[in-house]
Amino acid sequence: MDKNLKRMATMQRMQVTGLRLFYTNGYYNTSIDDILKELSLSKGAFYYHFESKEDFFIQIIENLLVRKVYSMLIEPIEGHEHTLDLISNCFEDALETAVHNDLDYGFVLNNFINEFNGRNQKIMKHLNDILRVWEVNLVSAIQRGKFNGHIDRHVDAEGVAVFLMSAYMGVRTLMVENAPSARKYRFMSQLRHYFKSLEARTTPV
Amino acid sequence: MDKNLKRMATMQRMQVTGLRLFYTNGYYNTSIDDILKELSLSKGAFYYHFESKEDFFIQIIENLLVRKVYSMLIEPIEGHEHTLDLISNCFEDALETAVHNDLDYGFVLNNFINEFNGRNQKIMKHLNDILRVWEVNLVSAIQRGKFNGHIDRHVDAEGVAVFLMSAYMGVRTLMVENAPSARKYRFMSQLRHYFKSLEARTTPV
DNA sequence: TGTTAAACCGACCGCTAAGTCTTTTATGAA
DNA sequence: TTCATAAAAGACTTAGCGGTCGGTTTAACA
Repeated sequence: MDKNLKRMATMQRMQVTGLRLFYTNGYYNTSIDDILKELSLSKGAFYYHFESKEDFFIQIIENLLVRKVYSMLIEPIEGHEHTLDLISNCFEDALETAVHNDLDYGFVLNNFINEFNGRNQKIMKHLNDILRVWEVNLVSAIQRGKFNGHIDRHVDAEGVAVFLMSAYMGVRTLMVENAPSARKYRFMSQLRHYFKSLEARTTPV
Repeated sequence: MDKNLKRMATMQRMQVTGLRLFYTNGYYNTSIDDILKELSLSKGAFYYHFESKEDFFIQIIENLLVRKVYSMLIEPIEGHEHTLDLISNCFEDALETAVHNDLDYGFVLNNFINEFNGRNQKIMKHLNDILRVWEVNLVSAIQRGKFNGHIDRHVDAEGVAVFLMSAYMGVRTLMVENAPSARKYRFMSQLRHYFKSLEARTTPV
């Protein structure tokens, strides 16, 4: 195998396993050895490829987490159909995935923000960047909806974005452990109710 | 000083400092020695009063956390005035407190749930109990509002409660680090907008 | 004032974790 | 086949943690 390919493959394997364990047990509660044990690799292999545990995690964020959030929460609302439907379906899908995941520990980004907040400024910066991208995309989606005439033109796009992000992050935590399916259903009902109040009164053009 | 009083005083000091450090740095990132150092106490004193770190934390939950959540989020909505106004003011106050707290690390209950979820079933049970109390009180407040004629009788009280809890938990995380004041304002605007859509169409009796 | 038990001290133990360093193995180019 | 080097091994260092335990101080009370 090409050396560079082998290098990439090993690093990728480490990162994928690392993300899963960090998500499941928390960053500080997961040791490098835990990750290496699953892969039958050694300390030497790890520190050959990565500078430190922190560097390792930042690479995970850049390589895996960004894409994950993007594909689950941003890309699905980029279309040009009815914006509120797009967001509604996007949330519905994301929550449904969580419901069916026995190993669900909440919204990955939310969990890491909680863990690193006030403890590691460097990592927080990377996580906040992802949040900001999400926010920007939500805002422009809503503005698109206003432009298309689906959303009332008096609606505050930034406000709605903050409200949506809050609600989503919160419900993901709330769904962990206690009646995820019922809570998802109730949450989505109220979300749609809220969305109804944002719709333009007149028929869209 | 009475021995029993002294005992209580020491335990109280440990718990108060413990909660602050656990909240600030996380449970697993705070060592017993960190807490004892601040109080100029020794390991011996700690293990004389508490069985273990876990037992210590559970007592903190029971003695401090429950009351804290109760006084901030439950007691303020127990009145008999317009329910949605009560909740709105309650959230406003809680968020305003957070804005003015330089050492804000998010909603304390949310943070601990994230940290212990899937890692410590025993502690999670205690945390979930608090959530459930909050939920029950929100539901009954909303039902009271329906009964009083302020809230539309078609409104799903359980659904609104889940939605409110989600939104609050989420916005507290979102407010950490990034423009807390602006986000609070936007959040509250949308919350009031949402509340408007829950009001009874006819004038209340 | 002397007794007694509660309250507290702090050295110590066993363990785990991040990171280092020397050695070994695998691989591709010559 | 040889050789240089990438990749990986794994023993070791250092630090910090939860928890133990024998000893010391303190204060209420007879």
